[in-house]
Amino acid sequence: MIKVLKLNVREKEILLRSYFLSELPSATALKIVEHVTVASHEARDPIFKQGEKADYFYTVLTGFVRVFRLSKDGREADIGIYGPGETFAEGVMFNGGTHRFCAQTAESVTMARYEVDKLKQFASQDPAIGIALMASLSRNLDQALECVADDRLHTAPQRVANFILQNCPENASTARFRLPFQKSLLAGKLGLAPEALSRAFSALKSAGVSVHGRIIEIGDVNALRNF
Amino acid sequence: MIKVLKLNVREKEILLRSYFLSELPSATALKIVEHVTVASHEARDPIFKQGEKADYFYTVLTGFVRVFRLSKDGREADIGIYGPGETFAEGVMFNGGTHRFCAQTAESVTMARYEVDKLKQFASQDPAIGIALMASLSRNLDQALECVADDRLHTAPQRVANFILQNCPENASTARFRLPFQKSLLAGKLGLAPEALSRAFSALKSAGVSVHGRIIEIGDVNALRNF
DNA sequence: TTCAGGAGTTGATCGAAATCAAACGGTCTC
DNA sequence: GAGACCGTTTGATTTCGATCAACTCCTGAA
Repeated sequence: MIKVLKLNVREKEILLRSYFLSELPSATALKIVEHVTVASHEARDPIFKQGEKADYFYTVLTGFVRVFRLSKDGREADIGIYGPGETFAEGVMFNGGTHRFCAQTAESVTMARYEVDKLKQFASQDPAIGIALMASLSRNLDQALECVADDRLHTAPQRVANFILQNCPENASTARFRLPFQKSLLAGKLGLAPEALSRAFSALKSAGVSVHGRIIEIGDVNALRNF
Repeated sequence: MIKVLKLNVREKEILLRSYFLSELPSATALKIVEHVTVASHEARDPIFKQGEKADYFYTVLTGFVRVFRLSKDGREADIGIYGPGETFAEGVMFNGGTHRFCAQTAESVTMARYEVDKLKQFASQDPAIGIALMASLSRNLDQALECVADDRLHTAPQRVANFILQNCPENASTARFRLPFQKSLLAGKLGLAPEALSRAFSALKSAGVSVHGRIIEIGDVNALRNF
């Protein structure tokens, strides 16, 4: 891991547009940014482990981070993949200062780190900061609940269809996009083994989905909605 | 549904001890309590439906509330069961004012209702209120993530064992407690069909768990931990 | 007491996805 | 260009839990 003290211009841009800071008046956001540190990680670096003391929470600037639970017998279950602009582990501000999950980078990643103690102080002085943090927490909570519901209601091909639809423009009848990360990572995010993801993609061929490497093409978006 | 305008003394007590309000200095908590309305519901009453406009969020005073996603084809997936002192649907303060899930009472229930607009106002004036709300959101987020991980890592008997262990005192070698709600509700909470819950309980007999109606007896808590 | 209805259990079958194993197709290196 | 390696795909098998159906048990009402 390489730590960088100062944000470059590009990183600052991304950070100010992130879900958390974009909720704040720019003066406030700029003040917080001054207290941020940047961390760069190689691919597959551990960021933190469950049980560790938690001094920071994070906003991803570039790359993707995988957050997962490690079970006693060494198996891993993903509970979230976070990309540019997304904040993770804000929960540690209130749960006793211990990480409940593990996090590692997928590809090489840069992140902004917020010091928990500092942000608690800021939040206790300016209500807007607490509200922005709540918006971020709320977003992550909704996603987690959505995930539980999706897991429990839908089969593998349906979950993959849902994921694809989230990446299609709202009112398009046909679409095409590139997966932002490896298929094996997507499999984990959807709670599937890589083999199951592969088979789910084949099953979606009949609904007009074709896959070439990371490129996904959807022939009929509406057909996919009713899959 | 019967609405009551004023909290009785007992209800006020429970409310002040709830996860949300207990985080606040009592003067602040009392101020908020003045703006709360109380709602009483019969068993199996709908509280709100997904897609509806969200004017309130809730803290349970007595009874249990089931929050679930309703799928297109009419199946339901529970995403949380909330009991006395627990707050649900705070997410609507930040997600555009629409309920993303359905809620209904399990047994007869009384709840305190917070008006979203009023609480936003309060939170924008007093940082402590935002922080207390964050603590509640954070708690619910942790539970949701825990649920995803549990679903993905553990079999039905293991999930039931985990649930039982959460209801055992930390340092006991033997324990006994009463389920606070119907087994069918527990099944939903754990993402199981009622039949699967029943079979899971039988499977746990070999680990020293015996079940008589709603009474659960655990012969060897440590054995259960390693199940 | 009897009957009805709901909750829970038990049994049999089926289906979805995990797992294990092998093959495939890229890319990078030497 | 040959080989090695990694991510992905395909095939065969197994396992877990859903589903459907029948039955038990308990409670409450007539």
